[in-house]
Amino acid sequence: MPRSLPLVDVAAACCSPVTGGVLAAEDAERLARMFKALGDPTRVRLLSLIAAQPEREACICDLVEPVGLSQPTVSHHMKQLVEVGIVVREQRGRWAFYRLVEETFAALSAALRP
Amino acid sequence: MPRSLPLVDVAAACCSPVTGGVLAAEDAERLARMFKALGDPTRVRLLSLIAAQPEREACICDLVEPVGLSQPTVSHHMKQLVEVGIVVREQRGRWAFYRLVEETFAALSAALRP
DNA sequence: TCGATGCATCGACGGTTGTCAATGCATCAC
DNA sequence: GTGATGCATTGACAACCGTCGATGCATCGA
Repeated sequence: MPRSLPLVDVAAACCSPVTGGVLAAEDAERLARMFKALGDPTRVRLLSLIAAQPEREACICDLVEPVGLSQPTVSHHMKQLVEVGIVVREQRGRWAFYRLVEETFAALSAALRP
Repeated sequence: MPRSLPLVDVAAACCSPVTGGVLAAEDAERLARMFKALGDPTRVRLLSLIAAQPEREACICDLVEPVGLSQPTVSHHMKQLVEVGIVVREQRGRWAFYRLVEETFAALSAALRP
């Protein structure tokens, strides 16, 4: 089974600052894909919920009730966050735990510095 | 005519950090709206084009050819960026000039700090 | 072994989005 | 005035997105 590697390797070539000159098409594409993942209120909320958890990680079961959506929908959102490297997924027994990727946040924060 | 005020007043109550605890629904909504505006490769590219301009401002006519899309489409994208306060529009004669709002970039950058 | 549990996937549906051509609206040059 | 220019708006259309119920797939406890 694939370890669900992020499609975007943030630690590597990510991300040229938006305000630092004309971005190549691929750079703009990569940045936009990550911002798009942050462009839904439910997903922003999910991230803040994970950050607020005792160990800064959460399983789906911790998230369904607070956001008030169905379990499949929450799974769907988490998958999108994993796919762009904002979050990592780790299976522990029956539970799937999600953790924020600090490097990604740092990279995106840097890309937006004026 | 409305001066096209940004729907989001960034300088004021914006933005609680995503990783700083559970966000209120409105805060998540506001952040998501701004990230969504950044969630399109064309718009990211437009911002970098403006930033690369001599005076760090650009009219539509400066942007249409570089992004390779129609003029109405570029206008459409710029409108979205204005609506969330990422960019301001200023009419000068026949031309509409767009400038990045540094405070917004700073606020979003801060909201993403790990 | 078997039921229960936690999660992902699938299929479907309405709403949103990105794009364009056509058109409208100011403003400028003459 | 009149034509040209720069931009916004409109209407249309395909593609995408968020959501749900139903279902499938592992894993755990008894």
